[in-house]
Amino acid sequence: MKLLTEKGVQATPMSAIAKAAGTGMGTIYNYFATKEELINAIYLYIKSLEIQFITQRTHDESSLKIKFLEYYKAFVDFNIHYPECFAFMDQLQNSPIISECTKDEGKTEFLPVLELIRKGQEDGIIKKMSMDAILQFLAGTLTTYVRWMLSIEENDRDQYLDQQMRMVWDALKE
Amino acid sequence: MKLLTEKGVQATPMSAIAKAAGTGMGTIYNYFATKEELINAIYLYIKSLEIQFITQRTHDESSLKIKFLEYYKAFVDFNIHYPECFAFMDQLQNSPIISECTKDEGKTEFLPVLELIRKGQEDGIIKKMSMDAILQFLAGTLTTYVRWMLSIEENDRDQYLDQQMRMVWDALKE
Amino acid sequence: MKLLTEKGVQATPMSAIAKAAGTGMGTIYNYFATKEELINAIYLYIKSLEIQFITQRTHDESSLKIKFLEYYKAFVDFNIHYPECFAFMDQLQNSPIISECTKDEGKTEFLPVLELIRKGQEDGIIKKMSMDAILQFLAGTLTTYVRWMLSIEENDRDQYLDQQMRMVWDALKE
Amino acid sequence: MKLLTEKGVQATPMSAIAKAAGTGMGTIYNYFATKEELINAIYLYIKSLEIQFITQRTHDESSLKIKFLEYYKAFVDFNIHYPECFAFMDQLQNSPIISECTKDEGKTEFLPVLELIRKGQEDGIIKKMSMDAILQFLAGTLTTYVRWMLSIEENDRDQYLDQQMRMVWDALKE
DNA sequence: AATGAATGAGACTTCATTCAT
DNA sequence: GATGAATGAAGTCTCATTCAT
Repeated sequence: MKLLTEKGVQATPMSAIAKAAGTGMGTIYNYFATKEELINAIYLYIKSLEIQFITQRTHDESSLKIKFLEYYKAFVDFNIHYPECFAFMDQLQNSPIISECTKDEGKTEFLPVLELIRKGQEDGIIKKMSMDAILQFLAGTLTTYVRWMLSIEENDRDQYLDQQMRMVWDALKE
Repeated sequence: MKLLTEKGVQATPMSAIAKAAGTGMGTIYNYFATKEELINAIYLYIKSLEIQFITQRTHDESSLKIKFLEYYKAFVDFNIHYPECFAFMDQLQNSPIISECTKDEGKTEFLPVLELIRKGQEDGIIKKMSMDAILQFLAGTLTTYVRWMLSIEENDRDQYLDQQMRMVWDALKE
Repeated sequence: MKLLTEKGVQATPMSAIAKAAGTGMGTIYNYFATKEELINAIYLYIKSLEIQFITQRTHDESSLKIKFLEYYKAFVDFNIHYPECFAFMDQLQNSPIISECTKDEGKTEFLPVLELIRKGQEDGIIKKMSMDAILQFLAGTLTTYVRWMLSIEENDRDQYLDQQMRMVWDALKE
Repeated sequence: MKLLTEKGVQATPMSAIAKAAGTGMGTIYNYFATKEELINAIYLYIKSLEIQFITQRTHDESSLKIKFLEYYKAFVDFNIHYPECFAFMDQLQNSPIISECTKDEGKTEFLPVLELIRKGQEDGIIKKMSMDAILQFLAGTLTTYVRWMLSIEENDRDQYLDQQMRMVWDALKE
């Protein structure tokens, strides 16, 4: 993951990956038929890591708004916590290397958020827009926010989260 | 541009570009020293197209909110109008192929928007957050929105723009 | 043998051979030091099969001509009966994979035929040519004849054997 | 051709072929998409050489028998004259590398011989067997004869040709 | 004795770039 | 200035062989 994101997929030969992994090239090919398959597997691995992380970081809370922002924060935290994962996703999310099939598999993690938003819409708290409209909006804000955070000093980051969450919530709330 | 985005940068040989351009490979190299330089030039060309498009589509209007949304809409329209440009940018924006220098050059187009936001903040219309926070937020919403629009039928697109702009404005407004 | 001839030696990995043989790769290497050695062993195995087959199919007969043609027919029958053996031999006979040593070992099977021809020459029945000339001639006719037979429908084969043997005998007889 | 036959197809990397040809590997790939295609092209090139050679070496003669033997001799001569061509054909004739399509293209050279044999059958000079039976028979004798000739000293060769042609003709003649 | 995961040399092929025409 | 054939470094992937289990 590190090599792939630092140098770019194209600029990372399998030999370099094998070396970094402390193994032979052939060994990798025993587990992943092609470089592409390896990359797709990393994609799904990150997604599973993310699900695990999100699940641990979110708890049932009284208010729906607080629950929602907890989720948002958890996504942010995961990506800032594992910047290599973020960099990997950022570069490959929309690349043709990641198969549609893999992307679909990766979407399951959003189910709880989806449910939360639906509830908020029913209760008249969240704007009654199509789910796609809301999800893509959230994803967009998240990606650029994390990218920005990772580009600045670690110490300077905390001050921006509240602002960001305020914007996100204002955008969504009825 | 078309080839580069459809097949991916790596999967597009210079020979294919030359063929599609109806010229010889050598001729391209007379104008661009490397493939990378060509790609950076396309990047800047798209940016210049965008500036031109935005300038044409925006007029002085009474209300700052309307002016702002006009800009937002213009950005959206440009990308939907030139999906190849969007695809190119979407794929290469964060790639190491585009040099920092090129990226900086490309940023000038945002100056009018920047100015507009500053004005809005002074007037107490827009949240008093750091400019970076706002710009990255806007960029994020824009990218995913356009990507979404391009993924659905052309006829279905119109209905979503107002929703999107409402979310964006709610996020920004004081 | 089947794999080796169907796919070609190069396109048949040892792993595939092991799988088809219902054993592990390591086990094969306990018996044959290299892939080449395995192939040479198969070569000799086929030759031994052939000798056995020929011996069973030929009996002492009164006339030398009949004896000779019985041999010829036995060779033909063996190869048509075991088309995989023929395919193996046909492909590898002249390949550098089969060592000279192995080829020499394989020649012993021709001794009875050789003896028969010598007798025929003494008796003035067979042309008094060098033994090599005759043997290579016979081998040539045999190979292409079997290859042809295997390329046509099984039912159509019988009609050609007599013609073939007539040509062969006419060629040899004084 | 030389490398391919001396070392075997598998043991001859394209890099070695390029080196021997005094060119770069890439250059070869500008003309032949794959190694296989190169080998098929060599096959057809040899066939064309052979046709040219045969045509030059054969003339209209009075007797059909003489005409026929002239053809046979021409085939023999070609292969002995260009032993590398023979070695190439001998090794690859029945290999799956040579496509059926290529083999078909290569068969045209036999047309004149075919015509000659048909004439001989009409005139009651040649056995009335199926053309396939005769052609495969001839091909078989030819291949092994040439292989034998090439395995012995050049000076010793002449003595055997008449014997061989006598056998071939006796086999065919009514 | 049997096994098969691990290995890395080496195969084929691609393609950015050059340069003689 | 335009061209595209030539080039070879470098990439992906295969597979004969080993050896710890």
